[in-house]
Amino acid sequence: MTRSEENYIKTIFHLGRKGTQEVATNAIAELMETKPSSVTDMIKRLSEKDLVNYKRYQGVSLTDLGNKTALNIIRKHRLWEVFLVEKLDFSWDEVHEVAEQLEHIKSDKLIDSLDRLLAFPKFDPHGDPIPDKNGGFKERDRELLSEVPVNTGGVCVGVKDSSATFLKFLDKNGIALGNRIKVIEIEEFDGSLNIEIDGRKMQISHVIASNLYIKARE
Amino acid sequence: MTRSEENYIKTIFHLGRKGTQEVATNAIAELMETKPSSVTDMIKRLSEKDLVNYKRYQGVSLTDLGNKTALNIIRKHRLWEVFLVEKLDFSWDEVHEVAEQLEHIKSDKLIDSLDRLLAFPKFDPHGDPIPDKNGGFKERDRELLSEVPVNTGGVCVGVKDSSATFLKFLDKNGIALGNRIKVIEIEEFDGSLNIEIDGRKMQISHVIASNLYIKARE
DNA sequence: ACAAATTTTTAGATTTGTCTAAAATTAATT
DNA sequence: AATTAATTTTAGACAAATCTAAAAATTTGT
Ligand SMILES: [Mn+2]
Ligand SMILES: [Mn+2]
Ligand SMILES: [Mn+2]
Ligand SMILES: [Mn+2]
Repeated sequence: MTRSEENYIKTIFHLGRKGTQEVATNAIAELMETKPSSVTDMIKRLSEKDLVNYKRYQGVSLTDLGNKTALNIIRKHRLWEVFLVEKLDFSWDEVHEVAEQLEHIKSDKLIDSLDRLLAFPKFDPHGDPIPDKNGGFKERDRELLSEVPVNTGGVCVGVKDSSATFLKFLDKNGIALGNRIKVIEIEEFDGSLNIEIDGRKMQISHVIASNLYIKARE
Repeated sequence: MTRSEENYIKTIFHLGRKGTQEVATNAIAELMETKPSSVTDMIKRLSEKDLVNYKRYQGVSLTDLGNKTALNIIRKHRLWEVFLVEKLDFSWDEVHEVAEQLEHIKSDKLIDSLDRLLAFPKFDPHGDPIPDKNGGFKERDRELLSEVPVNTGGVCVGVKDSSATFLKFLDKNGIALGNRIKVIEIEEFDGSLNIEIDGRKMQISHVIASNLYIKARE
């Protein structure tokens, strides 16, 4: 598989997670910052290799083989991200770009050894689950901070938006995975939240809250 | 720079080390397992980018920029090899192939951090020197075991041939970097050597001896 | 239901990197 | 010095991955 094919497969996987619908050509093009005509070309190649199901004008979805392939790339991406943070002292907003390159390195032994070096981590620095060798992974029980009622809360376990901009904002405001967050009050006017985070009180906008995952309450 | 351009630059560097001559098109083609016509095409592109000096039919040599580029790739290659051996328990015959991929990852921060993680190693697992950030490196004083007279010797510090075949042979026969080797006798007939290695006596062919470096005697 | 808007695909061109076959140049031998 | 041999370059083709512009199919709005 070429690097480009792998990137398409990964994108189709991520877009496919959302709904149960087929993935649209334009959606792929937009996410990959490429043109729809290029996407169509590539989809045909991937279809030829039995990585995707494709009927003209009807969108695309991953085959079992495509799914397995995607999970393998995502496994590599997330393991490298853990490596960069844990072993090379990268911050969580710096890892993605480099992991985009490292995810394409081909060596089973390499990735297995890396997994062992990192003590078989189950989640990446943004709280996303790391598939195991066979592509299996458990989506952690979690919900968006914006969805929980007043006076409840939990431990921050992930971010929905993992852009460098958002992650740096969180750093600046002392919000990190592992923090205990409790919702004190929700403003009627704009939906902003007064929260208590590791004892400290602060106010965050609705947009922020809707990009923070906390461990689900029982 | 593309991956292919980087591989050509690296090959030209290695071929250029040997003699003071310009590097021949055919030599590049042979080492890279490609066709001379492809080499000519690429040389033109590299020349356009001021990475090589090129006059038709007259061979090719690296410019200062090309040399700097080559040393940077080699630095990455060798640091990754150390990483694979030291941190991921690869054997020295397994690292090269993966390092060929890893050497093309683009991130200064990554390679600097890796260097620090490994405690700034000066030599790779095969005894080859690792250039520093500015491309500077000192070739270690060493000589081939086949060149030293009877009754002398030294510490094994490197291999000339670092093919998996040769390295596995050395493993099988308990020869490794750091071993003390002394030449006991040289057979007139075929040039094979009786040596003492870390106290143990054994016989090796001239070909083996001419691919083992030992620390130079004063 | 039909026209308009949107989405998707095709057609044709471009860049990178490769190849084969043929021509040009240089090197080696008589 | 002339012929032969080896090396190197050109010419033309091809696959991968991309683009623009135009055509086809689908979806939406009235
Ligand atoms: Mn990422
Ligand atoms: Mn990628
Ligand atoms: Mn190597
Ligand atoms: Mn390489």
